[in-house]
Amino acid sequence: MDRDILHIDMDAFFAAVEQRDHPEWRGKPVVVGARPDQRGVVSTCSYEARAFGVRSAMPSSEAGRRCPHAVFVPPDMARYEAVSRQVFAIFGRFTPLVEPVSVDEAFLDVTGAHRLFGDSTAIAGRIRAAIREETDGLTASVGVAGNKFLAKLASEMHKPDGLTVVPRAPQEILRFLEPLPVGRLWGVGAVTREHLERAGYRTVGDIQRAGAASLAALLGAHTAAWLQRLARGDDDRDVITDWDEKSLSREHTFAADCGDASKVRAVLCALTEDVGRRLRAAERFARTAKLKLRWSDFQTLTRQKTFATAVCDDFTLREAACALLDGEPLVKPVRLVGFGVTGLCGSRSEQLLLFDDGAADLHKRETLSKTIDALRERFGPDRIRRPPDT
DNA sequence: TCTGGGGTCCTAAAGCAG
DNA sequence: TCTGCTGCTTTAGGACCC
Repeated sequence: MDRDILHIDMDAFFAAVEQRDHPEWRGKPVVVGARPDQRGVVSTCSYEARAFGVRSAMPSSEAGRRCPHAVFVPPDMARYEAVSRQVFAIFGRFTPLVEPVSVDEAFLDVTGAHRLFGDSTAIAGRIRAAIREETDGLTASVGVAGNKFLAKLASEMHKPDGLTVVPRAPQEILRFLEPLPVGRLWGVGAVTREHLERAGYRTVGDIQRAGAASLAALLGAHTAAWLQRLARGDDDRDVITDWDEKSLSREHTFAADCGDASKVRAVLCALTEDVGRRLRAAERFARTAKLKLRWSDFQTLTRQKTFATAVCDDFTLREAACALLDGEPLVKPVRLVGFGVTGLCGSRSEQLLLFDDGAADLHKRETLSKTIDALRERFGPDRIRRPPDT
């Protein structure tokens, strides 16, 4: 079934917001992310910075070497999210079928919007104009196509401030895809691309022509079939407007690798509390707790523990986190420590524990955690502190 | 010399139960 | 009682995305 999908992507979003709000930075290279003397990477950079070879996900130290005179700005997510809400409100005026991909990107299904707003190209034009007008000059690039994959490919083709329409005839779609490098297929990252290229598959056209069996031998039947469908421009994924988060996590990279177990533990406890607070704010419970450690040599390990019943209180989460940490001797200095929860559900299934002492105990812990949340909300996060090891 | 932080999804191995 | 087989769950790791 043919649908009409737009993929809308704000251009260099974080950097563009910074340049909008700081006129003195307009026309200059702006890098949003860690400072060049810090551990961290580039989140987004302006097109002026890209001219010097600066890219997203590049270590900030490298960005500093390539473009020493760039303005380095720490991300201000609250401000970007405010702008994002403005932009998404514009989307909502044209269709209720909006799938957020990230703070600066979305899919829109406009199949049912033509009678009111014209054809897909006209709708794309109206949305781009509204964004520019209502956000004080920010620009977006839009791809228009019959499915999500093609729309996303298209939005990247004429960045920034571009509008690309993918033809609908199957033969034209094949021709459109044929010359693109395999890395443009959704799900093909550095590792898979390397595999494919070593086997002689360099372009999407090579994947179109590949034998199903030889591709399956390389990638597994499931991935091979999926890639071959994408290579032909075939993608039946729906635009999904609401989906539940499946996990929550926080991590922290030490400015210098840390060999002090008590310091690692203290950071872990703070991360645990933050995850717990977000879990309760979302009115969710978690079945599984997960510890993440990255050593100074960048080797990473994870350890997890599944609870008998889903929980949301800081005490249980902290106990689990510390027990997992205690199970791992700190053989090397720690670069990063992280904590997360998975197996999220909307309510704890209490039947099992109804007549158990544990149920009353969990309730007490939850109530206390929620009380602390409320106090912190009212008096500030630093006014209520739990001493370590309680 | 470097390599963030927040996610999703997949796979493989191991343990367990029928 | 032993052994496969199958299917489910948990665990650990890794690829990928923005």
